[in-house]
Amino acid sequence: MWGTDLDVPTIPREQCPVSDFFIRMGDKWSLLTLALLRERSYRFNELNRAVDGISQRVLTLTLRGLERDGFITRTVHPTVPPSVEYALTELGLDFMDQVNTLAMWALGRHADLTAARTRYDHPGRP
Amino acid sequence: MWGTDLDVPTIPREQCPVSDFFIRMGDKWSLLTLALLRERSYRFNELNRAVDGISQRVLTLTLRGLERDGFITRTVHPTVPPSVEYALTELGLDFMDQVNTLAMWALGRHADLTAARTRYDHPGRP
DNA sequence: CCGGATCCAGCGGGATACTG
DNA sequence: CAGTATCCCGCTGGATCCGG
Repeated sequence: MWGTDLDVPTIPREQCPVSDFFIRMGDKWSLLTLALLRERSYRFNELNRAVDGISQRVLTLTLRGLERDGFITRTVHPTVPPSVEYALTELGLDFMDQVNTLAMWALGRHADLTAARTRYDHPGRP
Repeated sequence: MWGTDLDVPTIPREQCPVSDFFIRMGDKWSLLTLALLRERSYRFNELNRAVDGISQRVLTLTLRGLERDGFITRTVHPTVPPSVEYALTELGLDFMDQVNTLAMWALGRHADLTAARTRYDHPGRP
């Protein structure tokens, strides 16, 4: 990454064309939110309840970021009281497919990681 | 994710079998370090110079984490002065293959993201 | 109902100095 | 050379109150 394929990092990270996606991968709330929106569209407070443990402020920030990067759309319905609907875009869906592929791989490799971790934490042991 | 496939998050994140890998994906220094180690093994100060901008402390922490999770090996050569060699494991290599696959996809989608971002930052514009 | 504004605590991470 | 130890600061994220 950082260039085309296996390039050594030469570009500042902000200019790296793929880092935006990697940052999303590592972001806890983004993935949780997108996972929900993959099934159906949600309203704000719906998400606030469904995404367990998230604060109102952080949910707002997360949604803004996702909208800005084109992962989701934000539709305001001019009703009283107001209703805002969040939905996945095609890019967001494509992204989640990547996440899923990765998750499948990670699931198969999970045992190796925990084994290594146990070995590291308890040196000299069966 | 969070379960098998598209499950809604029910498990605490610490117990999610795949989150460890996703966190790595999002970690700046881990990816940079692993990218270097993919080509060849490195010594500590070599990495400290090659991974531009990283501090000694954070490099140490990063390497410890990667070693603990079985991505890299740490070999101490009992010479004077001491020499420590870091190298990629099979798991680490496999992981980097995933990273690469993802990077290829991200490269193709980069234009969509920046386009969305421009649209968001400059509303009402060609 | 959907947020924006504010205040505050925790900690990740940088800089520096010191050892085996 | 390869770290560990210490200090310190900025930013993230939680809680709360307020407004459209």
